[in-house]
Amino acid sequence: MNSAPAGDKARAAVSLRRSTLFRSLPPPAIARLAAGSTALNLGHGEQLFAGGERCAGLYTVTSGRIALNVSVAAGPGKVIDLIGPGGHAGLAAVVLGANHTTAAEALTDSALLLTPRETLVECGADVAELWPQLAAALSRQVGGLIADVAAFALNSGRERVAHYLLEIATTRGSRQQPVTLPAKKSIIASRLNLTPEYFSRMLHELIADGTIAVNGRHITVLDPARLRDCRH
Amino acid sequence: MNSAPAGDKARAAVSLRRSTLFRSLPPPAIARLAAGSTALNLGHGEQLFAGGERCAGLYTVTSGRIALNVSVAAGPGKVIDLIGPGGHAGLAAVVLGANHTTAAEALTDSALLLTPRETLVECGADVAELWPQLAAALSRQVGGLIADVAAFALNSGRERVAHYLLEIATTRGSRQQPVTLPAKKSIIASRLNLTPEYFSRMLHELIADGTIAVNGRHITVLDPARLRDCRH
DNA sequence: GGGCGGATTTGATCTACATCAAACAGTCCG
DNA sequence: CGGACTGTTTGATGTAGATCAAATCCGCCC
Repeated sequence: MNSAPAGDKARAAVSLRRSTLFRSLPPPAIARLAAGSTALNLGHGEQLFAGGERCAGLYTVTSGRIALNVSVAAGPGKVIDLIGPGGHAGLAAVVLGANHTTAAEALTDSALLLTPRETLVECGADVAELWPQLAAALSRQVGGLIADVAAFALNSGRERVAHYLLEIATTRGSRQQPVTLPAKKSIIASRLNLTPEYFSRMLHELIADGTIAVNGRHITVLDPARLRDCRH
Repeated sequence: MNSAPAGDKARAAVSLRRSTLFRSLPPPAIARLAAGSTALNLGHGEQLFAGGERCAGLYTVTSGRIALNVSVAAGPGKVIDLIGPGGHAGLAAVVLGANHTTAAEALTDSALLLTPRETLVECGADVAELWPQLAAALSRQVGGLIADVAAFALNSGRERVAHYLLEIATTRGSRQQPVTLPAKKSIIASRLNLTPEYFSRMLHELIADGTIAVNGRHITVLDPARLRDCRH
């Protein structure tokens, strides 16, 4: 079925070892998960799964970028999260053995690993650390979602933009170097619960302030302090 | 330390068996968790834990009602969820061994069980079903939060009110009987990301429609169909 | 029952953000 | 090099829902 299965599995193991979920598992467990996983590639704009669709397993992003959306009948939908290398999609659905509640689409050409529920369950029966890791990842997701709910309810659009820029500036880029937005601005806007137009305006207010500089998707944070205590 | 420990533990076991998380665990596992848990009571308005506080363990609500809030510095905060008997608080924090990200306060006199992390971990090492159940509960929480985020972003205030009423009418009350709001209206309003004033207006629009009838906290759904396809 | 304090309602007004529409880049491709 | 897109910006205008303030209701305690 595969011309170089051994090499594929080795590459899969590397991807899994680099992922946030499986990082700390013992190598044999990783090898076992890798053995049960299959690699797949998505082109820019292709859909990984749709909302309501049966969950095939856990997706681990090797490279590229995936957007998780919720789309209500007839409407533009809203971006829940952006997932890069090392991240995962469909965890809650695999754990429950339920259908996906969100849709996922590739924002760039992407490489993923699909680990079926069965493989996870079998491995979880033998490897004591697996379930706690799954639970920890879900707990982190809960924390992130609560932070989002709080931000959407309690902070203004400008605050959300400022906080987001600060976040990507600290996690990605080092000192004062320009950081790159992980997707086009309209996607980021949706992620922050803003229209593209309003997001653009907020960005330009911050430029006028001298707080940031923008060049396409590249953003330089000039005054982190001001960005931090950006109220209303 | 306790005048009737055996009876207390038996009562604790009953509470745990009735909780959504532990429902399906084998009786010995429940007994073990009960043995490691302590009961506590909160009066109306008392705080269970504050945001940022060290997590003492998992709280299981035996009776009463608990509100989970996020409060940003100097502001009214926002209600994330309302937890009734059989529900839990602090799950994500226990799993991560991290501090609470939300605050919890009793809306009525309440009885809870506190199960320390240690007890859960020990029990999880022996009882194969425990970790999967924890993960399942977290996954359900993720699903709920995603639904909330989607609703806040995509639905109007009126839609959120209609959907919420429909939800409590189907889970609680039977046929056409009045259902009771689980907390005072200003709390429900916050849960739905609305001001009390606007929530009141939406309710009265639905009354004017003949869709519902309201008597204090008691609400009768007169026309479920209209409530269901309540757009803008 | 009668008053007291918190909860809800009602009304008037304001504003953050959305919407619509048009101008303006980039970038890809022939 | 010149369209033809797709994505971003800018401007003008609209509105859902917030805010502030006052009236009213309701449960509770004396």
